[in-house]
Amino acid sequence: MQNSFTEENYLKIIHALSGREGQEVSTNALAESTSTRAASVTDMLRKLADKGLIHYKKYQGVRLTETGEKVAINVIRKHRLWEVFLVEKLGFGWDEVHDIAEEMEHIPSDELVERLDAFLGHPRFDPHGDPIPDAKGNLTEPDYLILTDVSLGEKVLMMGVLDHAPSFLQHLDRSGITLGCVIEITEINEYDKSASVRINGSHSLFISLEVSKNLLVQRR
Amino acid sequence: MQNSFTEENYLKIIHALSGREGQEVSTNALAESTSTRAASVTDMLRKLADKGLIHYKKYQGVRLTETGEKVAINVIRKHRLWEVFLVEKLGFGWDEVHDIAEEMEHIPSDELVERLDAFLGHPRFDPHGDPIPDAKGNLTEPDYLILTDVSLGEKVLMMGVLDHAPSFLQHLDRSGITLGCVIEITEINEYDKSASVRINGSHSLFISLEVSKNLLVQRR
DNA sequence: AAAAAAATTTAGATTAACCTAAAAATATAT
DNA sequence: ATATATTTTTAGGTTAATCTAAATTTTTTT
Repeated sequence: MQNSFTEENYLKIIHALSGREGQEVSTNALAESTSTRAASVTDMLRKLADKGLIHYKKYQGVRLTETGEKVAINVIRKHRLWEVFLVEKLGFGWDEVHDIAEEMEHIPSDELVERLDAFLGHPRFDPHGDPIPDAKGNLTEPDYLILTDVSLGEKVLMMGVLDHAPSFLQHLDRSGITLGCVIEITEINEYDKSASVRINGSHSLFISLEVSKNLLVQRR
Repeated sequence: MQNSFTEENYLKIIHALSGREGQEVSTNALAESTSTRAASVTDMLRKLADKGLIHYKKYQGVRLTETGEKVAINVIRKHRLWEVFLVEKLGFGWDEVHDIAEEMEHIPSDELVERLDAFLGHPRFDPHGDPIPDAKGNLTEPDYLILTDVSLGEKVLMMGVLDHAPSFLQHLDRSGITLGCVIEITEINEYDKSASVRINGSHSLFISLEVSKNLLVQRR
């Protein structure tokens, strides 16, 4: 049987919240993420469990089953491919595409996804640096560093963001920080952990700890 | 307030059934087209009327209001633009795109539609020859002939189809009849109104009345 | 280990979109 | 013009996804 829009969203959110270890996700965490009440979440969990998409025992939190994981990853694949389409082909900014992709990710048709993937040249990452699962459902999270873990003087490549909020992405735009740029840490202030950085060896700027915490980078 | 997926479908279907004169559409016709029962249609009509999208008086059939017409035409615009995308960019056949576009037409975001339109080069017609409404909501149906109205010996251009069923479109594919091809009527059988035609001055074939009835053409 | 706090589930409603069966209105046919 | 048939609406239910309030279970604190 087919999964509804809502069911797919629950699976996607359970996937996101359970992390790479596949930890149990709590009812309250789901209520928060789905913007519903805990009682509504309980109802949905019973349904998803009946469909064999999650492991669920009362009061014990949930985990995805293999089937549930497949569905979740397929939704993520579609979301990220559509984001690439919106940015690469339609010229949207990376701060504008999340909500639209949130709708497009639920359009069925495997044929559509595979053709879209080919049309886009089988991209490996979405516009925020998140990895795109392949057609078989393999999703490998690259192990990036967070900029706060980088020491003074190091040069790193900007590979992704943890915060996807438009306001954060727009802030990066204004700072000239883009995916793939080189970030060199030229100074770290002990007091508030803010830093001075040099972008692509050209311009310098201050960034707050809040920003550093949300930048994923890689040593070269 | 926002219109639901279902509401948009009703408006689109009312638009289609009321024809260019904007005639009243009956409850039963809507039940047929929406694959629901008449009682369900009545419920929905009351709702659409409350929202100011249709003119509705009990037992009298319905017409779209100006607002309803705008919504309907916007849905049609999105449907047809996505069909162009699927065929032109993703390489789908014209017989494969209807159901997918049926889902995509309900994705909100005016920005998305305008960018898609530009990306596609502001196409005037969809892959079946149906006109695409412009951004302002102008939809002008070209007045094509039906092939049955064309006389022996005439040469016409194939401009569109009335039947959008995959089986019909696949039949045209197998016959080498494509949008824009030249059709010359070389023979008409009085008995069953079947005809012999020559396509693009090259190959000849027989076509039944059923086929002729569903081909939209234009004199050159 | 009992009490208090927090998290979760159950019970009972609500809304949108559908349904069936029956009633009412309109159209058609004799 | 009346009877019959058809169309449409009303009345009363159902299901998915939500809600609030109350009950229950688990966790934390003293």
